Amino acid sequence: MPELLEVEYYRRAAERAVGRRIAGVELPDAWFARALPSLDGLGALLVGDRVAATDRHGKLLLLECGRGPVLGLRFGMTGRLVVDGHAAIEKLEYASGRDDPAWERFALTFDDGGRLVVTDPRRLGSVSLDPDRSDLGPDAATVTVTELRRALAGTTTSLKARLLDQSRLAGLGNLLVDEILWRAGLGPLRPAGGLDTAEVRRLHRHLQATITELDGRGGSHTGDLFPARRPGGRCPRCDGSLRRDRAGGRTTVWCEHDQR
DNA sequence: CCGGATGTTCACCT
DNA sequence: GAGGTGAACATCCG
Repeated sequence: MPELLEVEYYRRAAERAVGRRIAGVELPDAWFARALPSLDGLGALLVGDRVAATDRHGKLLLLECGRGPVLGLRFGMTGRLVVDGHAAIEKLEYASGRDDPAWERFALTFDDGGRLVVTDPRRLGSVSLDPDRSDLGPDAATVTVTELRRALAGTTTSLKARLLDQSRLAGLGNLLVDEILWRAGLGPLRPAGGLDTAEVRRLHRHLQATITELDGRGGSHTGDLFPARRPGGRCPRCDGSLRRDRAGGRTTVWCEHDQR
């Protein structure tokens, strides 16, 4: 489920772990550890250490430990974070098996008996150690208009594909991009480098406002366009029929009348 | 039964 | 090199 907003909710939940001592590491699924150089030593590195701080860069959640190692958590499409039995987000898509222990892919146990658990039915997420952040663009929640202009400049690839490119701008996923472009009135198939200065400013303004507003509402799926994301859906603004295209490899819903 | 799904990575084309 | 496409990962949902 996560885009930047959901991972930010996870980060806030992970704040509960700050200051607590790690008593054990559970990594029952070797596939989930594919971003780790090796499983050996992970426990020795972390057990006895304390979680010192949390951070987030795009969709990457970071747990900084006192002795220096930084745990990187990626959640793919269906990863969730549960701390001490409390899910950071209660409403989710796989409700039937939400507590299925078989979906637990990674856990830290604390010496007070609590646990920080990543569950992920589809196993598209991963755990890494000291993740390389140099391949991530500026975080979308704090990107400046200058940085945004730079992220879009000099390419003929579509606006949609460029905004999804985590190496150019980190944090936006399929739902947020469609919502932001719809609000900004910009066509997703336009060349990213073709926006003029006023359009980039407009995009930046709607990007910021959308992130702030949907953060308050409860996540990426609370956008105004979201209910219309189905075949036959109509534009909430003009009631025109919405288009469905592939852009950036993802289903893209947009209004040809309002987005130019 | 089939296609699609809030993501990432890689092989393979053009 | 840039950009696009499709597959893979695994499970649930309509």
